Amino acid sequence: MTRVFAGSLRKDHVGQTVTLNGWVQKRRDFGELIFIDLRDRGGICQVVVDRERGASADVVAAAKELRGEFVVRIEGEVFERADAQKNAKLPTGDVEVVAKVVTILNRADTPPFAIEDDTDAAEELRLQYRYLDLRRPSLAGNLVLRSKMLTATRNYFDGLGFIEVETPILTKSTPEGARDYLVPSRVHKGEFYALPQSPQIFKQLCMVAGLERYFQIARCFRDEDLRRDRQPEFTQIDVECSFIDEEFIYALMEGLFEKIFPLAGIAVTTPFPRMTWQEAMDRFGIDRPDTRFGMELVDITDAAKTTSFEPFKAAATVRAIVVPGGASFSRKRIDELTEDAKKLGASGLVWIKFDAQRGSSIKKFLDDAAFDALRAALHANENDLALVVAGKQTVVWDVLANLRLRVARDEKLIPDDRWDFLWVTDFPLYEWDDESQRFFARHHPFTSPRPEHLELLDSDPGAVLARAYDVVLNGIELGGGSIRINQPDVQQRMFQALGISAEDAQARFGFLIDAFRYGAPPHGGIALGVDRLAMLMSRSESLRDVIAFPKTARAQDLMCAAPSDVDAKQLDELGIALKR
RNA sequence: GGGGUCGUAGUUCAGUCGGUUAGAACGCCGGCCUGUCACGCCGGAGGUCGCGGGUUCGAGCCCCGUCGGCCCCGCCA
Repeated sequence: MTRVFAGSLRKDHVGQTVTLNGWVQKRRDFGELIFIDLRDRGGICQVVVDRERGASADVVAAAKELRGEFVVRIEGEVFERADAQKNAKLPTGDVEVVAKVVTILNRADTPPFAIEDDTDAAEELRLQYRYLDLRRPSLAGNLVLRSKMLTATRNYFDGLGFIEVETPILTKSTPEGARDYLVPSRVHKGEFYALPQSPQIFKQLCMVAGLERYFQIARCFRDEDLRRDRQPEFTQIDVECSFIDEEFIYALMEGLFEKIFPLAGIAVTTPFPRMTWQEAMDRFGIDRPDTRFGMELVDITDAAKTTSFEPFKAAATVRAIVVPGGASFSRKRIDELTEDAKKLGASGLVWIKFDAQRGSSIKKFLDDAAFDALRAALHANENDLALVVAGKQTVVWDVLANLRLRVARDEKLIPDDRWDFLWVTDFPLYEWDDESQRFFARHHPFTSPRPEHLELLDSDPGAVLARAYDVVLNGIELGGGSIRINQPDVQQRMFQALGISAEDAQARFGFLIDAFRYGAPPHGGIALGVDRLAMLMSRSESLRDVIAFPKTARAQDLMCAAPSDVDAKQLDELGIALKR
């Protein structure tokens, strides 16, 4: 069965009799000559209904009835157009189908917005009528690319002897990490399943089970607020292997990216550069640096002490970014950046212009010597602008990383034809949380510390490095993973350091600790964000453009109006009473 | 939880200082038209100014609240 798609018609098809099925994009009516732009999944092709080229009165009458989005079958012959009639804007523009039969398969109301690639309809409306939005070739194309990517992924892992295993969607709440989506149990009133934040524990148990090489295209759920690159339910390429080390994972993933990115016409060069977490923070202030442009952070703590500006002298660290040619920034623009810096937690933003005026927000604290010292430390050129933040290291990193990105975007310093992959390695195992005055697992509590740091686990947890890694593309985290703990005693010490008591650990994942007592192989893995991959590969602005039925920033599905109220009877069966 | 921004015809928008009957383009409906592809021409219909309250002689416009879209911070092991 060969299906001819309208968008695929070319000169090669001239002379063929074809049947096209699709939707009416546009009708141009000249009386007894009518042009129909027919759209299907493959694109758009012009159909001619012409009394002078064999169309019966009935066929013309049928064509006259057509309106936008009517579903129609056209039977006819492919002709090459006369030169003057060719349309260079359409891939199918050299040909047209002269219709012999026009069958209206279904009628359609006028759609609420124009179904065309450069639609300017509000996203709210497009989400409400998602099935119409998906008719737009650009959006449909994103789904096609996503599908091809997943097929290539399955073939890749299958070829390497990986087994695709489905893990439960109804599972158990995890102690740390994101907020869980909960599902009430009817059989066990008052108890709840949780939707998986990731199949983490299950894939480790697959390793204990001896599957050795596991992968899954896994749906994950996290009840946190959304961003343009974050949806509450999302898909991961989830991988776990036994008897391997970090290098195996790096090579495995680089091989996968070499397979899938070319599907979007993007060349991938391997191996990817690597950077330790410490270097990423020092140079970029963030653990997922966008290395497509410069403006790296500069540590000027020492030079800053040559000024008479007290906050510089008192600060734990003073760092800056240098904006090339930024001395021309207006006062208003710098004020806006200062506002941003304050919103991000900085006590202030100091600016210094390296031009003839030597303007600065701390001019009166800068004698010539201090000015020169700062300029030397910053490696600033004439007409550059330095944006300086002083204070606690984590805040300084965070603020400057944000400003760097914002200025780069505004100044259009980011090349859009670069694909900078990067492995970030040597993450700290723990992260100190000021609010609760305790350590958290930066990755997750099953991540192995580096063996040589085992002894620090109890004495100096903050100094312990993890066998964890992230893969970053253009400043977006594509995924991350680690080599796991596979020894019960190490896992217990890990929980202890996190302030999880032995009883607590046993109650929450005793089954994992138990499993490790029966011969757990050394293992590790990684998980990649499918939606983010598809977003980057399709050069989309938002995750919503690569998810068939996405949710809004407030986690609603506007099309089916979820979430929604449920019947009192349903709640009653679950033993649930609502607080009002 | 916090900040920003937007909400007017089916759609995208304009709407001056608070003042007559809220406009434009596209779309839609009817008619004419044989080479259009942003078809053209003629005619027509179409409004809970997101919602609720307030100020005022008078509110699309001002104030308060609220709902919704988008972006950011917090959050996202």
